[in-house]
Amino acid sequence: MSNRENKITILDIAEKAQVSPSTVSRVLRNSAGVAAKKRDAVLQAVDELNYRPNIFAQSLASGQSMTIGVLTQNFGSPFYDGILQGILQGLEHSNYWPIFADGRWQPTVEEQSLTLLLDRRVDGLIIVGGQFDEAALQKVAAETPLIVVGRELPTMPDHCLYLDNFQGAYQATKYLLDMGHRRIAHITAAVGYQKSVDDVFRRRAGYEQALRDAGLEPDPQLVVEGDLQQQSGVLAVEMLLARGRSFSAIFAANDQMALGARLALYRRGIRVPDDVSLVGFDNMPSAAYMVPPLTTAHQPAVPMGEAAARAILAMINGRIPDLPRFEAELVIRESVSRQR
Amino acid sequence: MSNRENKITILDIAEKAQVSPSTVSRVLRNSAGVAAKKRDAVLQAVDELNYRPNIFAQSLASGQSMTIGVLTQNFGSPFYDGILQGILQGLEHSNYWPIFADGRWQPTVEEQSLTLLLDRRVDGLIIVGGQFDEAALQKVAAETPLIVVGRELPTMPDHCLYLDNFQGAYQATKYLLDMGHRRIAHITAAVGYQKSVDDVFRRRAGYEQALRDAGLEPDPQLVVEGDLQQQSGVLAVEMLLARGRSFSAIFAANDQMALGARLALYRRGIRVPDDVSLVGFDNMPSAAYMVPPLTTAHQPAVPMGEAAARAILAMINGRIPDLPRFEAELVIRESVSRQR
DNA sequence: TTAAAATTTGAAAACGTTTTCATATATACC
DNA sequence: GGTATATATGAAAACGTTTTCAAATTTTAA
Repeated sequence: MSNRENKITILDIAEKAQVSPSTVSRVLRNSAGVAAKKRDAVLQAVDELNYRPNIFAQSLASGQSMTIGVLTQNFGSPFYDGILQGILQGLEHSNYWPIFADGRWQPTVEEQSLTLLLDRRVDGLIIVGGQFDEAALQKVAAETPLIVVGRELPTMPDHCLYLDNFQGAYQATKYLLDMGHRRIAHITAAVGYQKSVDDVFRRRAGYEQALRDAGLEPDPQLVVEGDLQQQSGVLAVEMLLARGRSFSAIFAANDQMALGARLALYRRGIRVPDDVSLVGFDNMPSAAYMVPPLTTAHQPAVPMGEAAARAILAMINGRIPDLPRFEAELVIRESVSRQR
Repeated sequence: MSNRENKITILDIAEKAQVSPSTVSRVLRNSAGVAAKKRDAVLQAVDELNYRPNIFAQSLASGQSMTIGVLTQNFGSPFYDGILQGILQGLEHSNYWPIFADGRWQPTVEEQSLTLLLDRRVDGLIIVGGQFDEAALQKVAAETPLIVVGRELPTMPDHCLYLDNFQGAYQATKYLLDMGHRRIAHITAAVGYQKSVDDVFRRRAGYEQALRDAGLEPDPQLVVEGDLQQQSGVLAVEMLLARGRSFSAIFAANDQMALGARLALYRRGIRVPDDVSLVGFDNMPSAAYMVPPLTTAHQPAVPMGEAAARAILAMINGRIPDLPRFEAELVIRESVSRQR
């Protein structure tokens, strides 16, 4: 089929450059001193014959795959997308290549994807979110350099890269309070039965703390659970309305649910921000183009992805990774009005 | 670092099962008949020792990488995302693994990504969109099984998988006409200097043909160029307004620009759909949650990705790929009003 | 100069599979 | 039952690198 039969190997280079294969390998990987003259001859031969090393032979012999496994939960979501893009960028000039797998929020799929990645002998692993318990992750970390993005794991702080969700939510809620809102609803999320989406959990905590710090007792009737998807934002607002408790603002745990909420409000003829104010979390690309443009806690997904890539590279090279703590930054647009 | 030193090889299996390595290989790949007794012994040994074959040794020996290269242009865009997800699904039970690269709409990056993919000795290649000229693609196709998604290449019809963009745009425009609109603006796109985004080009053609079929002459003053991103939709509407030509509807070549257009109209206090109707193309996930929900030509990205995966698998196995022609389907929501 | 140390180099042994080839065994046919 | 054919099997040769080891050469130090 594929007629890549013109395969030229390291032997061809060796012959053409009048040196041994070992020497060719040495100049190519820069692994030992080689006389300038020979080095040049090799380089020239490589160039002339357009030689490209066989990656499988390399990996087999060296024991390194030169790949980084990336396990995510949801290819299509705007936030994960940003992370992936950041990883791609961070790996760009590194000889390492990412290979992706999607866990789809399903523990079985997730586990399967992990073993598939491990079978591919990845040199490092970046796990974005997910539902593995800490023990499982520790076992993985013992075998392979590992970075977990978007989770805060108490027992493995030197493997985690995450954003301060509490602070972001606190800030968002505080902003609503400062704008005069007192009855602030919250759309949170619970996936499955475990509270595995702990970032969302922290956002809720930040929301509640901000209320308390303002002397308000959080009203459970004002928080409702979605599943992070748009549609659940619609349902959440319906639920809120059905409960009959009044509210002048909604803080959604992510932009996608905020989007759904906004639609539900539109359908009911409730104006945003005139009647109800709306704040999201993530700052997904389309948030700036919502009607009205959404005020939301910006999560620097791309930089986080880049940092993850840098960190895993550091670990592979035996260095200690730099794991900055990221902060959410509230970007104020037009979905919040001042409450008199 | 990684203490995967517990490496058990095919030799260990052979020893434990009292057969030769060759036999182990044969039962594992099912490449030849093996006595039932030995087969069972091998399988049991594999199970007990939890053996996982070394993928690099396999690839080196067999000459197959068991990977499919996927070259896309824009990781984050909703449409590309759908395609990727479809590919992932289509490959799921196939033993093949996709490896992704992003061309970022930059010809040099694109080219570089391609050679990187080829260096990885992919068994097949799926190129989604992109700007390679046909000659270059033909050269690639001569070396490696190739499927091009989202482009219609006259000289290589048996490698292309695309949607009838003309038809989709025609239908969208016709719908606006049927709703009584006569002055219909269009937001198109031109990337770079070549009209390489030929799907967008065809959409424009469909738009113009629908107008002509309705006895209307397309007005160049009513079409404006963007770059497929949201922001350009904003700018496009500004431009349209500045030109002073009246219009009662806008057909945008993709949803992202429609989103931008919608924001620009909002800013100007122009109501959708009361004052101006809006139609998009793609049916990206958030289109249904726009305010108002967007009427748009649905592009079945996920099924297209799946079809691409199936097709490349067929080609790899020497079969003739099934390359269905996809049709866009107009999904009617609430962004179009009847013009009296 | 000469001995010791450092640097270059090539031969050959990994790395862990698949696959070819030849042999041994089982099955079919007359 | 004997030959011809098909089927199972193992030994050994790929696959294309990297890396170890030892030898050869050069440099350094005295």
